[in-house]
Amino acid sequence: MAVRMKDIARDLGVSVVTVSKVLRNHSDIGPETRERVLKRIKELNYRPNPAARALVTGRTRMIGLIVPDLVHPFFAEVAKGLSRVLRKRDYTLMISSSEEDPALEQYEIDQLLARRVDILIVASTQPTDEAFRRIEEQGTPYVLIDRRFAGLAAHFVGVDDERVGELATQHLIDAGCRRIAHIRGPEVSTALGRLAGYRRVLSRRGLTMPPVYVVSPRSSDDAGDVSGHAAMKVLLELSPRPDGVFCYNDPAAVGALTAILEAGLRVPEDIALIGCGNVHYSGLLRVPLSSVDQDSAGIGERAAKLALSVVEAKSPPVRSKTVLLAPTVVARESTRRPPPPKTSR
Amino acid sequence: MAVRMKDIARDLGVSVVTVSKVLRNHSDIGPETRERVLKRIKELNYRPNPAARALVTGRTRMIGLIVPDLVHPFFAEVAKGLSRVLRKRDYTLMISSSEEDPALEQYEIDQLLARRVDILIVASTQPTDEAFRRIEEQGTPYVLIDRRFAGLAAHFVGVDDERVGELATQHLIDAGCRRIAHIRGPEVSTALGRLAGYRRVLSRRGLTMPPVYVVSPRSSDDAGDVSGHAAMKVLLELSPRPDGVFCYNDPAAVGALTAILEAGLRVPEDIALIGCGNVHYSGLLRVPLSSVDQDSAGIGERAAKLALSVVEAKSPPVRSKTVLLAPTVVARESTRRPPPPKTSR
DNA sequence: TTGAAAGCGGTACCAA
DNA sequence: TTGGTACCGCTTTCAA
Repeated sequence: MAVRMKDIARDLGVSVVTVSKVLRNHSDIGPETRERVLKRIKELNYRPNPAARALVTGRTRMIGLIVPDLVHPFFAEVAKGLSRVLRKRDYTLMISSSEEDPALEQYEIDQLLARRVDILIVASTQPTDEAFRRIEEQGTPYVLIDRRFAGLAAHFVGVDDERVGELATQHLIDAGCRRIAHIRGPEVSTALGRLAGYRRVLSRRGLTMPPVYVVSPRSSDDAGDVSGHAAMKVLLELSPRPDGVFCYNDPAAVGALTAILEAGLRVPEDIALIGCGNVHYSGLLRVPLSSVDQDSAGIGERAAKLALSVVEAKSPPVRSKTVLLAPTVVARESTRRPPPPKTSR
Repeated sequence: MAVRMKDIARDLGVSVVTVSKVLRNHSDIGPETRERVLKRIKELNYRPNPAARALVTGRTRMIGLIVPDLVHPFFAEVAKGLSRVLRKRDYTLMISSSEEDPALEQYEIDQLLARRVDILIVASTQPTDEAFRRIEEQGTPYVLIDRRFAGLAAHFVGVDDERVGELATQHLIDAGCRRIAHIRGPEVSTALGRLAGYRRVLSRRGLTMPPVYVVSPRSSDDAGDVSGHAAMKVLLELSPRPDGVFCYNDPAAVGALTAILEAGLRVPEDIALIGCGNVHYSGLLRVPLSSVDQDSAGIGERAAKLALSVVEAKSPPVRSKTVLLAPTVVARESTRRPPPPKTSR
């Protein structure tokens, strides 16, 4: 049914080898032969069979991407940035979602490896780096994005999470907050980095917060909104109550926002709030949410470029490369507070 | 590097044919041979090379999906529903986004065809059905989702859009609205169906609205929020002003909401608002938005099943099949109005 | 029940 | 500059 090189070759009275060379513009083909071949290829709308090509070259020109949740705008943006770059270079992106489930992530990794992707790009939800050590043994290169593992020397593209924590905390201080709490995330690099940034700014400013001002999520099944809500309720019981809360991510901040409003308090007057991720809806909420932007599309683009450089390197494997993007604060209503009283008492 | 059938065969002193048959559990293999082969496959973690398989069978077990925008939660949910079904059947989904751009959609269609997907699933942004006629000539089957084309007999999975329009309009009437406007979408089946539903309910109820109560979007570049905002500003100038607005989709409703609040009016007291799509953030907005749910995950699942039935049919092509899912209203704050005064004047 | 041989549609290598 | 030949890893057909 489909047109093959053989057909083109027969029509033109040349060999398939010649057609093949034209297709990959090998230098050693006469200009007029090349023209004839190209003309016929266009006429028949010929497209080389990728399976045949992959079989002999050992490369599929497919790149696998695994994200925890495609519905989360952050990862959808990352995917978009990736596609944009890969499209130009004629690679195909195979997108999978792990639904925040490590077992499913492992399954999807195996699927993509079975499909023989040239490289894997993963925003992992794994608790350990074991899966990646296995991938290494197997020989397929990979790039981690967003989250990484301490002690695993792997290619990584993400944001500087400590800086995220610093920016958010500093922003709350600038907004006049003095009792700053943190709703932290699970035991993964992103959450740990943000927590470290939070602590660093406080100590640099000589501020001391009670340890209970850092609240851990109960479970990590949800994207963050449920645990954010629960964590905020804990904070609301404290005395003195915090007047500023830095949330691990935007969904958690949305949950926290709901809890505050339910308690009859106001944002930002009673409690200011800042999240992380600057997801698409941050500006549309009941109180538009300040957030630390992580340049999701940028992460995708940089990951794509790194992946391509690894795949197309002819020399032995490139040394592990780390790309850290700089986060920025996007200030909205939820931290728009009147300047603090000059000399209160 | 990778393990091949040949290796298994050599290790066990059988032929590759035998291994191949075991792999696809052909009946004509002795039980003990089968065991030995399976054991060795597991030991070596052997995975058949899909390229080699595709080359000889002519089928890739890959299914292409093209959506207008992955960041739009509606399509992300559709993709999720699709994956869930396909995963079980050992098909791989290749997801592409057209970024709402017909030219890019055409490009992605060509890419996926060049990759030899077994079938294509498309939520199209094309103005005409021309691209699909071309696909038909080329021989690859396809399924349309969400949007379809009048006069094109193709497989389709979507929601009953007239019913969507009816439900939304009826809901506004039930909320006590009497001057009901519609911010409509572009000239595609979804928007046209919803408009038709709006009109049908009004005429069935004997209500007549001024023609200016139906506002068209200026451009269709954006997801709907910008045009929704602009359209609402037009409606706000009218006299009498509408007291209920049915928006083509949720982003448009979000834009409309913003415009109303900016004008110093209240939702739902002054103007009630309902959207379509029930996207993930509908409940989190400044005024939680009522919306007509379209069961996005259900669309994905049904599309997957339909696609599989087409791909795995041995008999001649199945007749075009249409699956219409029933929409439902999700009522939130934006239409929570006090009952209308019994006998006003 | 098992396997030898012939491809599937390309690419790599080397000779003409 | 061009092309013959030998594969890539698997499935299909048919004979043993």
